[in-house]
Amino acid sequence: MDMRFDLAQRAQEDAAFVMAAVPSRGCGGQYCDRCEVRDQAICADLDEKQRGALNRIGRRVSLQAGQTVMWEGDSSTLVANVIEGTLKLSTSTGDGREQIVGVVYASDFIGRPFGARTPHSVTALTDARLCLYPRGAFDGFAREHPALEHRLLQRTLDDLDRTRAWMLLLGRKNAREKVATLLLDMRRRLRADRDGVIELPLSRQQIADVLGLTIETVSRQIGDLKRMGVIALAGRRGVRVVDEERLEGMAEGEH
Amino acid sequence: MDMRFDLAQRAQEDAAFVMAAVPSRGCGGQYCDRCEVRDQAICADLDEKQRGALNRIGRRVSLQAGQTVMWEGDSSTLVANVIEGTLKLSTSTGDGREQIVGVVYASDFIGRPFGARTPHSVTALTDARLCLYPRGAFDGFAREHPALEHRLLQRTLDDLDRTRAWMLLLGRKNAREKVATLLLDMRRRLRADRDGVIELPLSRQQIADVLGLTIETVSRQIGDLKRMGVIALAGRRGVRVVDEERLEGMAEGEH
DNA sequence: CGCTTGATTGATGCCATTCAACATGGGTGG
DNA sequence: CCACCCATGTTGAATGGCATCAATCAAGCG
Repeated sequence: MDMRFDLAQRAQEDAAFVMAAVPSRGCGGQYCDRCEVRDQAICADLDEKQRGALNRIGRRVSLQAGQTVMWEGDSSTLVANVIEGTLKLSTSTGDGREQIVGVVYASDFIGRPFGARTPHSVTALTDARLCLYPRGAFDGFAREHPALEHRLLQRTLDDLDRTRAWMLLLGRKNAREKVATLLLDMRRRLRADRDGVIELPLSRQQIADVLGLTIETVSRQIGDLKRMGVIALAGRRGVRVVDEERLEGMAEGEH
Repeated sequence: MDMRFDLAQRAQEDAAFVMAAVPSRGCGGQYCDRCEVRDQAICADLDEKQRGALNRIGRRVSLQAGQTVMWEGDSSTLVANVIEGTLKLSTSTGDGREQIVGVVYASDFIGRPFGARTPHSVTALTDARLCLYPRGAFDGFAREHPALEHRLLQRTLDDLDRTRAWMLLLGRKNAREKVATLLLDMRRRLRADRDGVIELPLSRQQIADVLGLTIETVSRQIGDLKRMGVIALAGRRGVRVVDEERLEGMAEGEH
């Protein structure tokens, strides 16, 4: 309980920091032109003039790993594009059990437009940079720009598909299948280095929170996969998939 | 295995039936005016003329309980509004374990616009009526009518919120909490009769498929809740919530 | 070096599953 | 109307997978 309080305390300070770090004036206009994610983010289909207008209501902020940007249940006051970094979306039961309901990467959109409450917390897993918009201004802009709303719709539909696919994992897969599925998913989304090693953006506890398992079970499953020669480990976060085919079999239940 | 094949067989026939049942010409124009869900469905914000145009590309079809309209993984060729009835959205693992990823009611929207594949199957739980649109025509109409896209976006955002909340249940709640949560959810969405009894649209097996449990566990939990006097049963599908407060406590983990 | 944090490993117990038998009740045909 | 049937649901006993509790290990850091 004390620990929970400390976390909440620290997080409040984080949120205050985020607000304080907000510069008083937009991305500064020049940012969009050299934005790393401008062709993937929801603003991609806007023309130069429209992007300039959106620019004026947006602000860049930096986050440190561990900082929380939005809190489950709070009134929804901010939305943002992720410029760089990885963040988690999470919800908790009253007694503190946590479930990670999504992991977002660069060019993804976060926050809840067109709604009163933020349905889940958003926390940076790595250092991150956001292009932040106040809700009122963003909602208004979106309603006036169907191209933006359309991209937002596409993105939301994709998110929904992926989320529903994850429900199958949570409801019906066992620990072995869950871990194998996650590793394959990460392999698809993250770029491997020249040795074929991918750097997991998640700690063991966070993997457990994504999969609906405990940290010990995750650790055992990963250990088993290593012993079987299906994967190889490189430090705490590094993983190399040695036998992709077998790993795929395991993700589907062939043990 | 034989049974699974039979089901698949029957379902193919169902799909054929759905297509065959499609009349050659729209809802007939007059349908929208007296549509039961026109104020709740995504067409609500269209004016009369626009609704007429949408009408021309839509077709009413009736479904019998058990019929499947769309198949997981098939190319997405249809979308629809639910006029009446309850349907389930489901996915399965290769070896036949099923997870219900959503339950939809009258005025809800089904199908996958703006995407190649249908990510989950859609099956009628009760007899149902749909207002069915071919994908190409619907996508085109939506893109030309931001008001429609906006409502679709709102709906999709709501779906995503609800789906993510359900992930917490699947990943972190135990059987008691799962069943209690579902009963409360049903109580909220379904209208009770004058005795306070709600008719569940789901069989025990389907409840199990929603909650990621087995049918036996569901049966035991419901039995326990009855013995504790928290709920009362009326036939196989009827449930009356006797002690709502206690049931809410159980949904959150206070046993 | 001691301390902290994150990960692994081990021992034990519990809850949900599994396998099985049995009950119920809605529908049908004699 | 009743006997029968089959699908659906309930109950029981045994198993096992994952959680829990706890100790140990490894790595980073002041």
